[in-house]
Amino acid sequence: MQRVLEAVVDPVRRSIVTQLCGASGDIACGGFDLPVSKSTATHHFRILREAGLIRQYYAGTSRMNALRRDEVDEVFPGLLDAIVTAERPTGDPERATAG
Amino acid sequence: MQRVLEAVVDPVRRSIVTQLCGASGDIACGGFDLPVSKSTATHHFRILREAGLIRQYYAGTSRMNALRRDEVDEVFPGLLDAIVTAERPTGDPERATAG
DNA sequence: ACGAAAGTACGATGGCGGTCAAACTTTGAT
DNA sequence: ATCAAAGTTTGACCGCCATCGTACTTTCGT
Repeated sequence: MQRVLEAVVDPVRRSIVTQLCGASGDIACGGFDLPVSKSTATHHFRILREAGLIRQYYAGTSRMNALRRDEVDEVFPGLLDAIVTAERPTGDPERATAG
Repeated sequence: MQRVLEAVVDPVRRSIVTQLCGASGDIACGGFDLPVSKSTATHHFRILREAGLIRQYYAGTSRMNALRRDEVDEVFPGLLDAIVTAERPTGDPERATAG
C-alpha cells in the first residue's frame, strides 16, 4: 500500500503508467517519452516493479514493461483508472463532472 | 491530482483520513491519535485541506475536521475506500477479496 | 482581568528520494 | 572478434518535506 502510493506519487512514474495504459501492448524501457536520463528511468522502473504495478521481462537486448492492470485493480479498485483519467494531456478534468 | 497523492502518501495523513472515516462525525485536531507534535499535526491538516480531502471549521476553541468523502469519491472513485481498507490495523487486506 | 486550553506561524534541522554521469554487463549484428 | 545498442549499477549531490520547539493568537471559564 505505502509502496504503491509512493510509486504513483512521482509524476515521471505516473507518466510511465499512463503511457502503458494508453498503449496497445508492452513497451521497452527506451520506448517511453520521459524527461529523465536512462539511469533515472531505470530507477523509476525498479520502484514501479517493486510496488507491483508493472512486470518486466527481457526481449533480446530490450527490457519490456507490462502494466499489471488487473492485479492492481483487484487490490485498489479505481486507483489506476483515476490516475490515467486525471493525467490525460488533452481534456479538462475540472469540467468532467460538470459536463 | 498531484496534491491528492502527495497528501495521502504520508502515513500520518493517511491515519487522519482513516480515523475520520471510522468515526461517526467530525473530529477536532486534538481528538486524533497521532505520533507527532501539535505543530506538525497542524502542518498535516493544512496539506489535507489544501488537497481538498478535508474541510475545517471552528467550534469554539477547537477546530473541527470533516472528511470530504463524497467530493473525493467523485473525482477519484475507489481511492479513499482502497486506502481505508488497506489501513485497517486488524484484518488481512490480502484476504479481503478472497474471504 | 486573568489564566488555561487549542491551534497557528515561524525558523531551523535532518533524512530521504530524484537526479545525473561514468563505468559496466549483456545481447545482437557484421 | 569487434562494435553498437540497451539497461544496470554505483557514487555523489541537491532540494524538499516531515519534524520539532518556541512564541503568538484566539476563545472560554472564573
